[in-house]
Amino acid sequence: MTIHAYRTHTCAALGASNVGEAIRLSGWVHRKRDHGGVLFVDLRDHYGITQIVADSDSSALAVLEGLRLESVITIDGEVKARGQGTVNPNLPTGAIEVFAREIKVLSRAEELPMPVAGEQEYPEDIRLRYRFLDLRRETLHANIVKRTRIISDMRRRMEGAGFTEYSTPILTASSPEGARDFLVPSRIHPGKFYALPQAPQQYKQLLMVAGFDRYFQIAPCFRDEDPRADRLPGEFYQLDLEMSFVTQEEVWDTMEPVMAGVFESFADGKPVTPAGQFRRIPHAQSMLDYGSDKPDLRNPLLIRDVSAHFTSSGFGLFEKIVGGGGVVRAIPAPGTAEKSRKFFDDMNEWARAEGHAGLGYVTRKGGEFGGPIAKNHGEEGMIALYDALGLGPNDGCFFAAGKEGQAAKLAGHARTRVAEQLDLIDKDRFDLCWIVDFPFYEWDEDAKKVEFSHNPFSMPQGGMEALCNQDPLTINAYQYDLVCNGFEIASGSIRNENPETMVKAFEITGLTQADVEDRFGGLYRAFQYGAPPHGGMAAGVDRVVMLLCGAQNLREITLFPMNQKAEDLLMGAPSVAENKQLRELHVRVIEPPKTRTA
RNA sequence: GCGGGUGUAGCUCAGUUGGUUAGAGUAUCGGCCUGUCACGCCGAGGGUCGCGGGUUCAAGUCCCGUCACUCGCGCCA
Repeated sequence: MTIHAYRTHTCAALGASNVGEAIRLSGWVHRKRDHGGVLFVDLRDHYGITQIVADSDSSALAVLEGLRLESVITIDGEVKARGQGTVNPNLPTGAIEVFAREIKVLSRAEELPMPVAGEQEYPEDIRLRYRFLDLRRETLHANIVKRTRIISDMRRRMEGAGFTEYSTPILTASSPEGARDFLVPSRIHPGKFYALPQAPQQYKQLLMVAGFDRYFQIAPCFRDEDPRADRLPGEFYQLDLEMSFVTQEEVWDTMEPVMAGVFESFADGKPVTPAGQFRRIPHAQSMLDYGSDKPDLRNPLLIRDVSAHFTSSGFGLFEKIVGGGGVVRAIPAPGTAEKSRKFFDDMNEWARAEGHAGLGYVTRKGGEFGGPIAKNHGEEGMIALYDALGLGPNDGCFFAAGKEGQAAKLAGHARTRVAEQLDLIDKDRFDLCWIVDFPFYEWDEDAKKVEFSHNPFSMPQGGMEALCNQDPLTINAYQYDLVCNGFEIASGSIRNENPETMVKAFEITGLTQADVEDRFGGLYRAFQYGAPPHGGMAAGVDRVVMLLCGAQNLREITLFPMNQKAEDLLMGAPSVAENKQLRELHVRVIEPPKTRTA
């Protein structure tokens, strides 16, 4: 009989039914408990943990005593039932242990820079430098497995919905709109560069023109922008999809079961908005009610415009703001009668620290109003205001005032913060909604001109007629985002596949037909030869995984992330190129000027 | 590019109002221990208090600069 060189079972496989068998296990020394004459080892592999025991009858005892944690060993031994009182109910294999007859050390571990067992926090740079150790740890290891399963589930559901996965190029052309590109110098064409795709946007539209009808891809995307906790530096993945001959409603109806299904499968029983019940909130409504285009619907607070209450008010500041075309937005703070003055003042301090002029407030306790706004606005006015807001005798209220855009944004942030402070958000839920009817254009204050507010390839609502006859800043697009718990998890649109409309849309931002042909030549040309109406969206895979893993940070769900300065501390990227490589690429490095001469 | 937070032993942290030789847990090394499962007990080694400068009789502690990590703003069609 031949026996496998390394193992007959995994470290999660053995149970009471195996008692008496001679087996072989391989894995890492997770923990060691040395009692002198008897020694226990928790042997770990990808699948689980099995307790190994050795005593003075075993040749393995001396070897194990001298072995550091995280060394890799093979154990030959025999499965034994654990005695009464020594069963470990916390371990799936806790009914048995393996008595070691022989041990083979496959790989000795040096002293560890960070322990693997346990879930303490460690400095980010050490975790990244020793990522192979970090990835052995339970939570991160499980997150990565979950990530892969989620992506696999997405593929299965997309194929089930009639989509086919196609790969698109990684070396492509720089896209003049959008984020900063990663460039790759061409050896064959001196002075020319490829760019890594920020998204397969133009390729997927070309696939529609080529008649493939329903495309999807788990697509790597590259953008050279500074990171955030929910935005990795450099590269990330999108569930990218596109459909021909569809209206936006069909995109939503198609994707709701996919997205709701993925969430339900991995939400560990937490409620998820069911497919068919995603609210479709117009962008303007969202800005008014939530002060954000990615509202957290778990937050029960609603913002209200109360400008009309301050057109003539004893509170001069608000009267002046409203008189000058500004707005006042109210953020309810229910049940705050017993909150200290510090609670309200701290909110104001916070708003100032965020760069706003401040956040006004009214307190109310047993029907009695308090605070400077209430005092100046007068009790009669306050009662009218509270009636309009539906607030009670023990509810406070915050006020964000100023130019509409700024006031809405501040109100949105305040809404989130108030709800957090008052613990009003149900954390064990996934609330999904569409934000629809995004404005097509916006006013660029720096450049003093009209700019695309999101995707220039989107179809403006009203088409050519709207572009010709309507104030551009009032035109909406067939453009939508999918939002979950305050995170934008997908964005999409019906595309503009008509060349004349496309040129007109760009003209309004100051570009000519020649510019369009020059910058988007491939796509523009494709639209001359029979292009189907089409649309789609792209979901941020990393963000979805982060939400489903309950992680606060994308590094917790990514195998080999870069740090905040876009460096890979394990592989040492980016690195200096050799002169020979640079010569071949016709590239010369210019050292940045020294910033300081001390 | 800008702003906030953090930085003390390999790791997690404590260190009072500026005052003696900077401590604990864990890890490492040595010793003891036959039923643990975060095993336990005894002992030892281990420190450029991120780095540089300044104030002071005296700095881990106060000030300035700088670096690393991080969160946010700008940026992200």
